Amino acid sequence: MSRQPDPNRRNEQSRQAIVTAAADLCAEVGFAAVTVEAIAARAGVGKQTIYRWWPSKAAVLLEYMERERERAAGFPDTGDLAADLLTQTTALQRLFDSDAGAVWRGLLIAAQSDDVAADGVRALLEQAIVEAKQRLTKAQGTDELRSDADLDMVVEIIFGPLYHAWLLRTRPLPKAYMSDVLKLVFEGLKPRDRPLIR
Amino acid sequence: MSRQPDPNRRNEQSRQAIVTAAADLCAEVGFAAVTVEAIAARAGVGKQTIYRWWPSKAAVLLEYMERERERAAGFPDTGDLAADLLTQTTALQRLFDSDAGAVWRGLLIAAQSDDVAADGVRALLEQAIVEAKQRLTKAQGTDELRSDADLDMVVEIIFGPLYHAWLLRTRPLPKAYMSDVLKLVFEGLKPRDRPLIR
Amino acid sequence: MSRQPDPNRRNEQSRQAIVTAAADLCAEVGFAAVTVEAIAARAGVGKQTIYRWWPSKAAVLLEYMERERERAAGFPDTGDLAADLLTQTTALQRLFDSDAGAVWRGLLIAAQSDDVAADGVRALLEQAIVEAKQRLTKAQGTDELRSDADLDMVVEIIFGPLYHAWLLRTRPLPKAYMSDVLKLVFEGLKPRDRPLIR
Amino acid sequence: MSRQPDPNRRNEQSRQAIVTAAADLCAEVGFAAVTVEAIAARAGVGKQTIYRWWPSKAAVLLEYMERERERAAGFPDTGDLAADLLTQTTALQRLFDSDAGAVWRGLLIAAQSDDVAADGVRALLEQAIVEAKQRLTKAQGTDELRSDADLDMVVEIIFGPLYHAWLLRTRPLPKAYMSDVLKLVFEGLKPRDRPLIR
DNA sequence: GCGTAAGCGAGACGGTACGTCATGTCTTTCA
DNA sequence: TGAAAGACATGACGTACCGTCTCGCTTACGC
Repeated sequence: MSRQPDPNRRNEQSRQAIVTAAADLCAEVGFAAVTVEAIAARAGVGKQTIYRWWPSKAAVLLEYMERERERAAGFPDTGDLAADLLTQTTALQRLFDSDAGAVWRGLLIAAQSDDVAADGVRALLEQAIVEAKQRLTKAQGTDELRSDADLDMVVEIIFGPLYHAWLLRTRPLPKAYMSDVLKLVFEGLKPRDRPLIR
Repeated sequence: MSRQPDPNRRNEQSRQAIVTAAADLCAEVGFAAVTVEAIAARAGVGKQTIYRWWPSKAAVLLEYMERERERAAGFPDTGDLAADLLTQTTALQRLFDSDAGAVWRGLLIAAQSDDVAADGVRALLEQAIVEAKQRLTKAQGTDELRSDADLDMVVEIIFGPLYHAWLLRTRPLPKAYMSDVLKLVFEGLKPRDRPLIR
Repeated sequence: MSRQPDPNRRNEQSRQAIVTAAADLCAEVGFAAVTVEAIAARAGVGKQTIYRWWPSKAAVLLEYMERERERAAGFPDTGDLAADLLTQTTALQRLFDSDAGAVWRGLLIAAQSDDVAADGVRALLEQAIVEAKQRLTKAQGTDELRSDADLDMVVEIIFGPLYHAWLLRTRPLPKAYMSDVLKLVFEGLKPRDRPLIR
Repeated sequence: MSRQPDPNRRNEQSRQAIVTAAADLCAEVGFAAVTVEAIAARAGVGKQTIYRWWPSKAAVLLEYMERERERAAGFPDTGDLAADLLTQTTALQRLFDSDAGAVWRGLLIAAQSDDVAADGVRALLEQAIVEAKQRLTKAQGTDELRSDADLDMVVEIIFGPLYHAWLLRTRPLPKAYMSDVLKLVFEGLKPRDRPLIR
């Protein structure tokens, strides 16, 4: 007969303080060092207030990420697919280097063992992927993208390289990284048939 | 003046038992539930025997991964780049679905907060990337790959989609996944200029 | 600038419910398990209503004890000291076995660490002792009690054995316990000089 | 399948530190403020080390009391009952005023709600009562004590007044308190038949 | 071939964080 | 505006692992 609390009576100040404190901690000391105790202490809040509203620290960080996502516009659509993809992926690359990147990295970790985090992460990814696929569908209509390509796969080809380099930390990425990646995946890795005499 | 122990007198049985127990646990209950205590208990070993030879649970799992890697041959080279890439990436996709995949996932998590794990993971990745780049370099010589492409980026384009789908668990992958990905990234996402009349 | 509430507007029903609930809980689950939350829940009352009118759970139980005391007459005075003492101590022994006994035991515990409870308990004890001493003083006048005896000490000698057995729970007491105690302390523990031939 | 720890491997220093810290805390801040956390902190010990060996804070204090009891000799027997009783009760009165008194008071409180404490307290009391009754039995043989008196009751009459005054804190006791009490209970509260002309 | 020193299993140790509970205060809602 | 409801900050609870340590036991090397 466990009762869930009444959201109307919730203290909004505490809520903000908790989410902010969690994200700051994550950026400063890394996800592993974020503990409910530390969040509570930094937010000036009782531990119970965290446990009352969130099932885990990952859930708190999820709320932060969702908030960040709302601040960002959706997938851009200027009519030029190449430009739109560059805009979006460059924004993502910038996000990966920000505080939100640290939080997102932590959530991807948490999602490996915490079902709540996994669901939240899945939802965020899903949303991003759906938006991307909508833009790509339109691009197939305007003949900017191969119409025989599976869109999930296209998404993975476009975002995969960036995630690979960021998550696996194999090397630092140049600012223009995604510009080159996009050129390469759109043109293909095969040598051009005949470098046209021009 | 801390003394490191004498490797000659090391008990090889314990070593095997520990590494195996750690990997099994990882596959069965997930990386987060793998604790030094649990490894010691399952291996029938004292905790100190683990701490004596490994700095952390991640180091134990690293040893397992290195062992797995040794069992696998290096990057294949049949002279046919497309075939070799397919062989290698398909093997990787199969590995991701095996016990070693669970371990590798755990190590990628641990690498985010544990420097020892990060170094080990980096080394394993480095080795794989170097081997891949060597094969790709040769392919550039045989005109199977654009010679103007940055090889790190090519590696990320080839392996990125697989890691994206596996690590972020966005969807189950079909068996032939990498076959299609390779076709697409080699031909490019752009619509073919004129489907040549042939 | 803390405002104390207006007693005129007090809800008498809540008051009764709280005091009764507290005493019942004390008898049923013991003093340690009596919590303000439990009292409030059982009385169908908000916690604040308790904190508004009483400083602690002990204060609620004190009100119960004071009420019980009012229901009992004062120290009896029939002219026969022995009979009056027996009446009074037997009533006390009966009270110790009742719900009020559980409450009284709890208050004696609380008095060890709670100043409010200590003061209340002291007042109740004081009142009982003063009444007893008044009766004893009269008895000294009628030569029923040694006139050289310190009355505080006499009170302790009469009530001490009962409290000893009840509080320390060393053994169950027979119904006629106080009858024998009184006989013994009045006659003295020394063997009678010469059992008079009579 | 819970394992109880091996007493042979127990750290005697920690044990002493814990028992001493608990008793000191009890004397300084009172039983209610003694917490396992505070004991652990003051003893410089992990909480688990306390929980490993004792079921509750009361059990720690019990060990202290048992230790104190061992330091005290048993019931004295000089052949003079009055003198022996005075010796013993005076020692008890002194103990009530010492640190051990604070601990004993705490244990009597704990015994009201904690079965472990209750059993321990009962055992300590039992031992004291048995010793007292043995001495009293002998005294009945030497005609120093009424042979028709129930010895449990005699114990309660002798120790009851002291416990009454100490536990209920009704008044401060003079040094010679027990001397007067003993005189009174042995001679009886009744006025002497004929104040002998002498 | 025997003493000694190391590795071993076991597990107690001082700690940190966990998630739960009750406290006493404060705020919101309703009669 | 008093009372119900209940969210809040606080802090102790008892548990799980952490990484260090100290025990006896056994193993294997070197005199």
